[in-house]
Amino acid sequence: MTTTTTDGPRERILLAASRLLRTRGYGATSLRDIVKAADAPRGSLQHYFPGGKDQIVFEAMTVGISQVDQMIAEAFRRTSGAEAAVRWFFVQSAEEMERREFEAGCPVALVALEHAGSDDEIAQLGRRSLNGWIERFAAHLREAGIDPRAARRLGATIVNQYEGALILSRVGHDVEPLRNAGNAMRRLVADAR
Amino acid sequence: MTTTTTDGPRERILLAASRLLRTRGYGATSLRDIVKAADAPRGSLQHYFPGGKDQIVFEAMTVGISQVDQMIAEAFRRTSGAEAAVRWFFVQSAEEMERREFEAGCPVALVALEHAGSDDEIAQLGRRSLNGWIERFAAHLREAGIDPRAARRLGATIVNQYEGALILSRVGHDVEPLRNAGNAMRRLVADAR
DNA sequence: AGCGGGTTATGACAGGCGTCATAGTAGCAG
DNA sequence: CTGCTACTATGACGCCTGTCATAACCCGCT
Repeated sequence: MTTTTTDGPRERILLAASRLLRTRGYGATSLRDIVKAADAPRGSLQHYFPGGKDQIVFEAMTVGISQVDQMIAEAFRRTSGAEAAVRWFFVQSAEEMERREFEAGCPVALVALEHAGSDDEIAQLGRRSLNGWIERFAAHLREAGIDPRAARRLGATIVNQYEGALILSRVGHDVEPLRNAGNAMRRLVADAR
Repeated sequence: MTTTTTDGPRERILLAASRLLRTRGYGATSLRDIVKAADAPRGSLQHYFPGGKDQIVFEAMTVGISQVDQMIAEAFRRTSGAEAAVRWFFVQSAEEMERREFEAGCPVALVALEHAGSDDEIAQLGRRSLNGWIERFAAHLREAGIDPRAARRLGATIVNQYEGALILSRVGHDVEPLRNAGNAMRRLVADAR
């Protein structure tokens, strides 16, 4: 009866890895850093992740990706109207960015960029997740009565803006880019309807 | 009488470094990789760049930054009307992305992201350049008769979109995000006037 | 009590990193 | 030819990386 969804070293490792990968990227995050940040024994690495670093990175990215998935879903659940939902998404990101003292960031951007030249599972996961977010936004926008083709384009624009605003906010230590992005995208959605 | 603006090993090293840093980032780009890509002698490193890796990275970023600066200026020089200029900027980026077989990318994003936690000269250069691009767009938009506050916001939105679209295009090996971004930003500028 | 499997501890390995010390070469000035 | 300066060559340094082999531990089971 041990589902182990919360406590164990394995989960702590994945959480720490996700956090470090967001902020430092693949190359700059060492396994020794991860176990130190997770306060986990080094020996656990080869036990829980026999696939080595790539397995850890893959699973850690998966964790972060689903967090964004949930945030998109929550945005459209909590608010009424697509415009409000889109804006809520960016405002929420801004608040999380502040809460984590500008150490947040997209769970895939850095790692996916470093692997953009390859075709391994990590690169594919990055591609899939970005397209997944676009489609998620597009689906909600269609549901809000926006023309399907326009919804797809809007979703892509929103994800573009999200990724860019995360960069600018993090580099500039200022949430203004994220807030500004939220307002701009809200207006764009309003004009599309 | 040796201004040496074109040929020498120093210039080749900076060009190669700029290219590698765009695509692989700071941590994943080694000095040995750079001299190999530049077809330059390893001994030249400590001669031309006694400041070590950070000096090379700083100067290479500077090269890339001014390239973007020039592209912004060219966009508003070649076209008539702010909308056309903004769209031309993204189209041009898309074409360059294709030309370089998706190995292009923002000359600062990756490196600046890796240094976002620090406050060294590299991090500051990244911040300055991003804000510089925003201001450049904003200035041209003001000149086109757009309200100053709106121009600033628009400039920030455009740079956000640029950074995000570069990521999506590179990761997805597809210029569609850049082209879509150009259309979206063109429309945004049109509506602001 | 003793066994056994899920965990952890620890150290070694081969290789890459940035940096540096040192020696060597080329080519021009005197 | 001698010097001098600009440039290049090369190897070593200490450190860090991911991976692996090996041994030890803990704890419930029979």
